[in-house]
Amino acid sequence: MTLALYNTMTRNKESFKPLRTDRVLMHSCGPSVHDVPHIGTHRRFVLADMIMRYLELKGFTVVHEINIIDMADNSVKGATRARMDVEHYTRQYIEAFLKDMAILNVSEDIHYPRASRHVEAMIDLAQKLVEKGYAYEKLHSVYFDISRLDNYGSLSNIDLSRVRHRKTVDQDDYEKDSPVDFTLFKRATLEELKQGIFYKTRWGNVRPSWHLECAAVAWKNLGDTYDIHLSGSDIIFPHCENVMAIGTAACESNPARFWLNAELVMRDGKKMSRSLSNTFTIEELAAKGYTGREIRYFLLSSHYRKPLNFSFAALDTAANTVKRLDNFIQRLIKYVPGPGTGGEIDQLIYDLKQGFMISMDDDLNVSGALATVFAFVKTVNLAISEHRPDEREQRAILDVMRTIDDVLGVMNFKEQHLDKDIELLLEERDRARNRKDWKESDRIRDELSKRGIMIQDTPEGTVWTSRK
RNA sequence: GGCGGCAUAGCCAAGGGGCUAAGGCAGCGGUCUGCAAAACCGUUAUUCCCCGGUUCGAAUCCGGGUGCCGCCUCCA
Repeated sequence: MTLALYNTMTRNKESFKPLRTDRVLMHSCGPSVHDVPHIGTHRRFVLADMIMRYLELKGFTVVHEINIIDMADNSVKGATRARMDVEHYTRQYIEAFLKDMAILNVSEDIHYPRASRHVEAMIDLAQKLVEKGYAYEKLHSVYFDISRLDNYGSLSNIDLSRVRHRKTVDQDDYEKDSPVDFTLFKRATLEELKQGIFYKTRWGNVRPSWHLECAAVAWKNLGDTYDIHLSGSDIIFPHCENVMAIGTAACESNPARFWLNAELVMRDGKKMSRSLSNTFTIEELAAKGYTGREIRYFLLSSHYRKPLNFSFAALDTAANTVKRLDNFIQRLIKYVPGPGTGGEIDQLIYDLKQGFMISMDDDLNVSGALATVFAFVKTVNLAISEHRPDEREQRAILDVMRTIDDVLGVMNFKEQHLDKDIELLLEERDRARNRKDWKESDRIRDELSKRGIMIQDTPEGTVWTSRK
């Protein structure tokens, strides 16, 4: 079974084959670090993580980097405003970002190269472009001459002669030959020179652009050509287009074979973004009681090429759905084996694996894959209610769920440990129930619920689940 | 104005020429339970934004509308 991915480049689903049969090189456009990150941008990182996990399930070794843009205008401006050096200023947001990634259960195998550590590669790349005539220096800034590149615009399908560039933001600050040319290195301002925020190059004292940073990080770490470039649909133009232009011009081939672009998180019909002040951070959602797994499920559970509407109702739905999976897993862990189903469970497991992979292979159709998972959960729940699976089957069910979760990353297989005081409450409640003191046992149940422990009394004793 | 995309139940969301239009959430009725919870069973779209066309057959293909979103600017 091969994975088909929608390639923005060709506007078609294509079957995915990496350059080297056993290894996938993957670059995801990372965050710029100048503020606390929000879930609008996290969607594509969670997606990036899921793609990596799915490729690993399919047997590939994946080298995956999410670059950190720690020297863009925002970071410099923010640092100046905060009267901090850029390094110091960005560090706090890098840490916040990495903390969010951990909360969202993003794989620890992902690399997070920082743009500021790749300045030499940027200079090398720009030098190559100048030598080849794709870039020019003007008044100590370096620009990419897009008229030199025949296929410029082919990723975003843009026709530059029809584009409105009257508002091109850097029109005032720059002296480009053509307003559509984009900046590779920008002459440092007086203020930046004073603060030492610049790099000495043959062209002058400069700072790199976002596009060059992204292109150089990927080029340095992954080489001239890599397999997947993942980004957001909102930055196909100009960012991805420009990254592609830099790579294509410098190395004479498209830097990425698959260009993937995740759709956005919306809030009340508008893109969730800082400029609209409609963002939510992980911390804010955590304060309202939502867990990383719940947020991850929300971000992951619908197709990545469709906009995702954020609402608390939608988050609650995600939370309830995760709870359903938790109940299933905890019930399985605590299940006391029965006589066996004579192959029925094995068949269900086979169907689940097949169904899951068929959906995921179709451009990561998570909704379809989840439908298969829930169909499985339902049938197995029934078998468990009837007390039929034996120990081997019980283990096999848990194993297949783990395999699924190696991709999804939203389940909890820990046999949860209890705090001592909660354990005591459970014992106390057992005693109360034994003497049929319902008032006391209900009081304890409420108390436990307040602490996030949900109780289910089964014929085999009390089963509990924790939300965390 | 240019380019790209979306519209399926109360909400979310798959499917994409003919099989009962997946699945999740919420609701309702039941089984179980001391009561709950969880789980299970049943139930909730004769119909897929509208109008035409192609076809034996359209939610699915084609044409035309309508509404919404993204990018071309900050955000990323």
